[in-house]
Amino acid sequence: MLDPKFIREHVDEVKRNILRRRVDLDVDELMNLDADRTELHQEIDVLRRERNEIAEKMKNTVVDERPTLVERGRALKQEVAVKEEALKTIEAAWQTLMLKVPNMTHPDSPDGLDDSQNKELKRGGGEVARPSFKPRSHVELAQLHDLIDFERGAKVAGAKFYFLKGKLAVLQQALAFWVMQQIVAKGYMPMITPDVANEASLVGAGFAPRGPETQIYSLENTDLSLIGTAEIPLNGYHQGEILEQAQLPLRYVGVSHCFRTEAGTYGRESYGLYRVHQFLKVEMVVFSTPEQSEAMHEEIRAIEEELMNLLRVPYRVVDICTGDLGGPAYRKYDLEAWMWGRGDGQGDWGEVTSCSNCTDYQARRLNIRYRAADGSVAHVHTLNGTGAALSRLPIAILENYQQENGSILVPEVLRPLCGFDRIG
RNA sequence: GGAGAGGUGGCUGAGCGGUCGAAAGCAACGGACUUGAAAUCCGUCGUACGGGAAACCGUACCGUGGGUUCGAAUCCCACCCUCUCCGCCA
Repeated sequence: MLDPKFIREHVDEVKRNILRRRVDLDVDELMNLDADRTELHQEIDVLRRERNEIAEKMKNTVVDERPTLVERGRALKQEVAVKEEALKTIEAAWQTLMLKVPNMTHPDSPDGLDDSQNKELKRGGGEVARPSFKPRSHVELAQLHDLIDFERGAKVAGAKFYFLKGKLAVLQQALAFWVMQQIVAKGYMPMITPDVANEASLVGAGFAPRGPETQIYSLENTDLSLIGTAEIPLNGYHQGEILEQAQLPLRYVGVSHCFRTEAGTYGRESYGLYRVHQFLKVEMVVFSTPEQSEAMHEEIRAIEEELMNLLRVPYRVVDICTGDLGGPAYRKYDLEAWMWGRGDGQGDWGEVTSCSNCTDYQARRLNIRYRAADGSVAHVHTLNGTGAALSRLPIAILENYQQENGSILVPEVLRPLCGFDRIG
C-alpha cells in the first residue's frame, strides 16, 4: 500500500505511474473517497469530543441536572453511530481502491506492456552451447530414468502434482541444502517457516487468499491458506513490530513448500515441472532502511547470479518492465536459465529466480517499522529474492547437463552432497 | 480434546465504571557530577490520524471483534493467543 498522504500530495505522479504500469484504476475516484473519508472522520471527532465533554461534566454535576446531560449524551451516541456506519462503507470502498494502487516505480525500470518487453541486462553461467545431438526436454530425460511420476501424482493429488523419484529426489534435497548453505554463508539467518499463513499475513504480503482470481489454496473453516512462497511467513514474521535501526538490514533465508493453484495455466507454458501446484523453494527476505534497500536489491541479485555461476547453468538477468512488475515491487530482476525443452525444442530462457525491492509498500500493510538513531519511526523496506525454486532449477540442470546418451552429469558442487556424479 | 489462570507501553508490572494514555521499576535518551567510566542526582521518554507556522489542541488505540452505559483498560458475549495440569500422539 502507498502512503495515503503521499498519494494526496502527488496525484499526478501516481496517475502517471499507474499508466506506466498498465493498471486500470481511477485515481480521481479514490481521491473523492479519500476526501469524504477525511471529512467524515472530522465530523465524528467533533461529536466524540462533545460526548467526552459531557461524560466529563457528569462527574461534577448535581443529581437533578444530570438528566439533561444524559439525554444529550444519548442523542450524540445515536449521531455518532449513524456516521460511523457511513464511514464504514466509505472506508471499505477506499480500502479496496487503495490496495489496487501499485507501488511507485524505479526510474530505471524499462517501460513496457508485458514480459516480452523486459530488458536483458547481462548473461552469465557459461555459454549456451548447442550440443551435437538433439537435446531432450527434462520430461523426456525424467522418463528415461524414471525420475518424475506425474501420472501417480495426479492419481494421489490431481494434475500438476508429482512424485520426484530416485536420484532426482536426492538431487532436489542436495540443491535445497547447498543453496541454503551458500546463502547462510552470506550472513542470512536460516529459517524453516510454516507452510500455512493467516489472512493478515497473506494480504500484507500482497496476496489475495480468496476470490475468483486467487492463486492460493485456502483451508476450509479457517482463515489459513497454503503459502505460495516463504516470502509470506517471512514478511509476516516481523508484522506489527518496531525494529531498531542497528539491527538492519535483517537478512533471512527460509525454506518452505509452496502451493499455487495456477488456475487456467495448462499448456505449453506449464510443461513438465515448469508450472506445478507444489514445489520446494529457498527464499531470501530482507528488511532494511530506505537508504539500504537499493544496495540490498543488488546484493540479492548478486547472490542469485553467484549460485547460477557456481552451478554452471547459463542464465540472463532481466530488468522487469513496468507492465510486468505486479503490485508490490518497486523494481524487479528475474534470472532466466536456458532450458532446451522450451521454445519448441529450440530452447529458450525460462524464469528460475526473481528478486524484488518492495520499498515500504509491504511494510506499510504489515506495519513493520524501525526506530532510527534519532528516535524517529518509519517503515522499513522489504526485499525478497528466490534462492532456488526446486521445480524450475532442476529443469535447467537436467536439460543443460544432459549427455548424448541421455545420462545427466551432476553439477560439480553438488556431487559431495548427492553421493553420485551422474544420473543414468 | 478436558480443567484452570492470564493477555496493559521496548521489557517487568499496578490499575474502585468517571481524577487513566495509563502508577512503579528496568531499559533508552538528554543533562549535572567525574580526567574517563561506573555509581548517584535532575529531566525526557508510546503510536496513528486530523487541525495549527509553532507552542499546542482534538480523536482513536490497554489481544481481536461485538455489546451494555451519559461515560469502558475496568462489566457482558464471541473469537484468537499464552501459561499450568490432565488425556492423546510423531
